[in-house]
Amino acid sequence: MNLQQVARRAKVSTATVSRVINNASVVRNATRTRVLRAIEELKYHPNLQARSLAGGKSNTIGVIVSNLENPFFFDIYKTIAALAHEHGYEVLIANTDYRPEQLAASLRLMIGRRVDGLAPIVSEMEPPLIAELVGLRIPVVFYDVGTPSETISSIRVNYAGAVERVVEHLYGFGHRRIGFIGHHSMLGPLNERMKTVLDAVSRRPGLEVRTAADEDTLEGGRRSAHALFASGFDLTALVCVNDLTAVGAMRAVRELGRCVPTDISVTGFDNVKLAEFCYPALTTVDIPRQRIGQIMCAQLLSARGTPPPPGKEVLIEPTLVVRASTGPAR
Amino acid sequence: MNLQQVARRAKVSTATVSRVINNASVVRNATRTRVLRAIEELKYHPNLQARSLAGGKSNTIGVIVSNLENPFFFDIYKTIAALAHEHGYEVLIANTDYRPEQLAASLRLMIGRRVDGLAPIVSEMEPPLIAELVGLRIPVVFYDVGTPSETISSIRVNYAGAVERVVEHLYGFGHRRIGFIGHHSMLGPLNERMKTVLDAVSRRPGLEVRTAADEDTLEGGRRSAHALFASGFDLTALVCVNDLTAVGAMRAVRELGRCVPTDISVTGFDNVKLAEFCYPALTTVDIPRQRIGQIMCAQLLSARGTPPPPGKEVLIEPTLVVRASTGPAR
DNA sequence: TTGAAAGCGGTACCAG
DNA sequence: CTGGTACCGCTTTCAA
Repeated sequence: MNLQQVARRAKVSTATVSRVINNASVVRNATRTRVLRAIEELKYHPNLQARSLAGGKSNTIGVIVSNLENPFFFDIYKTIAALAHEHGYEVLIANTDYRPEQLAASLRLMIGRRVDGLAPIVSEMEPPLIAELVGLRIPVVFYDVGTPSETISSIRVNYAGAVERVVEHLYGFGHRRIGFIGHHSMLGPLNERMKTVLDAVSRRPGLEVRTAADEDTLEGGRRSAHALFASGFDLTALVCVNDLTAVGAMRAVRELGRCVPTDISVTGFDNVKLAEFCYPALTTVDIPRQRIGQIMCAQLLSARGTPPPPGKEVLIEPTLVVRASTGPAR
Repeated sequence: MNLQQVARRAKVSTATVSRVINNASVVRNATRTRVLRAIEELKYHPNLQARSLAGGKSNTIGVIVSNLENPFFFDIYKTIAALAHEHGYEVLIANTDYRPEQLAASLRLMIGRRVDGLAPIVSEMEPPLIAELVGLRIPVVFYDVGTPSETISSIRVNYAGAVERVVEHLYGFGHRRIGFIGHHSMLGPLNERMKTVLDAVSRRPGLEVRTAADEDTLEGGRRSAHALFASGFDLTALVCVNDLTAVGAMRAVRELGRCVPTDISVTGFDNVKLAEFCYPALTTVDIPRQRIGQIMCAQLLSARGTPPPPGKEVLIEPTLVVRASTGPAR
């Protein structure tokens, strides 16, 4: 089923069929009807690959995330997808599972598919890959890395500030021994986020911290918490890298017959919907995912004809949300 | 950056570059090296659209789900994606949000992209659309609809049996007034799943049921539960269409100052990971999502060269998993 | 082992 | 308004 066959059946040229499909220029009504009928009868579906090859535009943007299963990433993706559709774009989504090779592969795939814009929202973005993307001629918006240029934008979240507030909150409650739960991609010794925690801790007298890391899943949070408890460190609070791991950690606390927050306080990060629905509801840090998605789209989607806006850097300031999972140290 | 430019730089023909890239046929080593260097220097990325246009194969399969945010769908997708990658396929994922128009659009998109196989895992699949897909020349595997043929497969889950077991479990605990929480796509008066519940209920003397439906989200489950309670129906158990809505319903119960399971028993469906991590842990029905994904892949991915297997129908038998969210009626 | 050239299925410009 | 046709970038015979 291709243009040719439709053209033959409707007794017109392929050019005319193309015009009807894209309702570009004017086609006599009778002709249009004939063509439409032919399309219908042949169950013709335009080959989009051929179309974007010929047209030089794919009308597609690419989104790459570390873990689509984590609502944090999913919510951003969802916002982007909705906005993109409104603007007539399709979106290709890829998942890296925090694996650098997988990220490289996804990047290659997206570039190969000639996406018109790219949003790699991953924590495993390394310098060489960033450099690669800078050379591209398409708009790219990074998350927490990269420096803005003509085609490059960057969204940065003030994690340090947020961690500071979380630690302050706990410190104020009298907690002095805190466990930090991360996930595997943070294992690098110089990890940015891990450092912010250590910094916040070192600034407060008498505060001790111990860390653990596992998968970015409910199960990962649970295992990390168990590891921390098993280490013999008598912690009174658990700071988790995100809400998913925090919910996992809370289960571990229950399994040990302890109680949140009377025995152990637990905090999350992101403020995903689940943070309100778990029990007890989670004290966490809100990161405005919808706004992040919107900003990304604004940088990626050039409203038909308009040249894309120049790259810029946007700073996001997260806010602490106090719920029921934190309280005074025992 | 295209084959031409690489060819020129390496002083060979485009045919040779193509050979190197796909390492098809034999290329002299010196030539190969020159080509590879040119590719490197030019940062050349093959245009995949052109490739599949020329090759007549996209090496891509399409997966369409109703709600990717629901781990039930996500887990199936994840399994399919992993298996597909192992076989050298890419997977395109689309989300319909239970909207028939969106399903139609996604289907068009996938067909337009010339996927080599298609798995529409959606509850809003309507007869006309099914008929459309049957005409396609590619393998399609349906979920809970469709009749097998040469290219069509169908996976069916014995919901009726599962619901029967859930109701029996509750009935045995002495529950006589049950609330059923569905989601919007079940609003059709003749809805299949809704009927299975009503059937199971009608078969037991003295058993009453009241239903409510909202979004397929945590929030939707919560709202449904509140609606049920507000109706004045003095229920002692809530049967939810899936785990996500069940967790939402449990929050509603808490908000009313009632307790699960002492005041109200709650059941879910699917047995997603969250069902073990919520509190109290959810009594639910396990649907083997991984197995479903595997079967789908087996029908969709023809191992290089091998013709795809003929379509068939597979029946899945879910099992009841009893946890802490159900107990004797008060 | 390599090159030339004919498609693959569209789009878009130029004539008519 | 409509048709003819030159690409878009790659794969794949067919010859050399």
